Amino acid sequence: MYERKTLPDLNCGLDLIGEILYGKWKMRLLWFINEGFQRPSELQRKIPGASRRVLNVQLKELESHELVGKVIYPVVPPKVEYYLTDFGQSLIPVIGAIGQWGDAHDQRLRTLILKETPHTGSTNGEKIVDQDGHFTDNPDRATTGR
Amino acid sequence: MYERKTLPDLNCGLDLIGEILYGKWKMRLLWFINEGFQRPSELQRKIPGASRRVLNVQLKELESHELVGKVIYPVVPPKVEYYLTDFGQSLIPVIGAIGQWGDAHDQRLRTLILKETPHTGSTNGEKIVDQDGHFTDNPDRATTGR
DNA sequence: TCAGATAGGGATAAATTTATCCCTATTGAA
DNA sequence: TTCAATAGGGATAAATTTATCCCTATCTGA
Repeated sequence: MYERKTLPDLNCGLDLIGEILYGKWKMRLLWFINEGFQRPSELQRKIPGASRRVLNVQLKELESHELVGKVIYPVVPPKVEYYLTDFGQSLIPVIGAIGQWGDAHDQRLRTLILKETPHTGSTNGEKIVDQDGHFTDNPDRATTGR
Repeated sequence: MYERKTLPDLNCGLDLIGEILYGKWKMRLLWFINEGFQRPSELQRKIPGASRRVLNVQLKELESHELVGKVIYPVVPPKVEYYLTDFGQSLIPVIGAIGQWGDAHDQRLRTLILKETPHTGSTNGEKIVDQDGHFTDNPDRATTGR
């Protein structure tokens, strides 16, 4: 297992939550478990983009951070079920809000992300202002007040 | 600049928002800009844990994702001010919710994260259940109904 | 008897993100 | 005249996260 070499920053709430939620699939795992997909194999089917391995690893981290719990049925073939702890439950509304924002801006985000093509060297719409407060780079305003 | 070698997953809102908010300091940058710390040097002072370089890089990404805009004053010494676009503004409540959750669970999170010491090999409180539904690993219940 | 489902983890490579160091430029203050 | 402040970016190293591959075990069904 990987052992961290630097100490985490723990200044504010954002740092803290980052420590437990930073991980490509963690929010999705919590979300799906909450929706009732509790067995590892079900989760893997819901998240085909992730390898079996990573999901195991991230589930384990969620468990060690007490966001999820795990019930092991000693049967064969093996059966395991994850569930959200109360602590994990309390995160669902937050994850909901995040996902909602993403969904609400789906089209725009998709475009922005895919536009990640090699730059043409143009400025991204930065505004340059002279001493008089006139914008040099923004057509709408540059023609105003002249 | 780094060029990505794999295509991003863009399935759900969580993927989408991840693409623009994943980055150790991005939420903090947005938050502080919203609070009125708009110049790079001010932001650097607010986030001493981050190097000057990363902040520049992440600000640039936020800009290319249209969450922040930038005004360049052609003076010397240089002066630059970032501001939130409407798009960026709309993220503030979400970031607020995230930070709030982190703050609300400050003590517990801090403990959990710091407890990241080399494992003793013990299970993390997993429950093992036999065919009759009895818990083998949980003292509270193991003595119940016997 | 062999493939597939189930759950999990080790070893290692590849991808990605952050950190470090150094360089450019200009003005005002010590 | 030298230093600090201001903003930004290249090159490269280090840290961290994900992906790949392979192995263990057992029961069911073809």
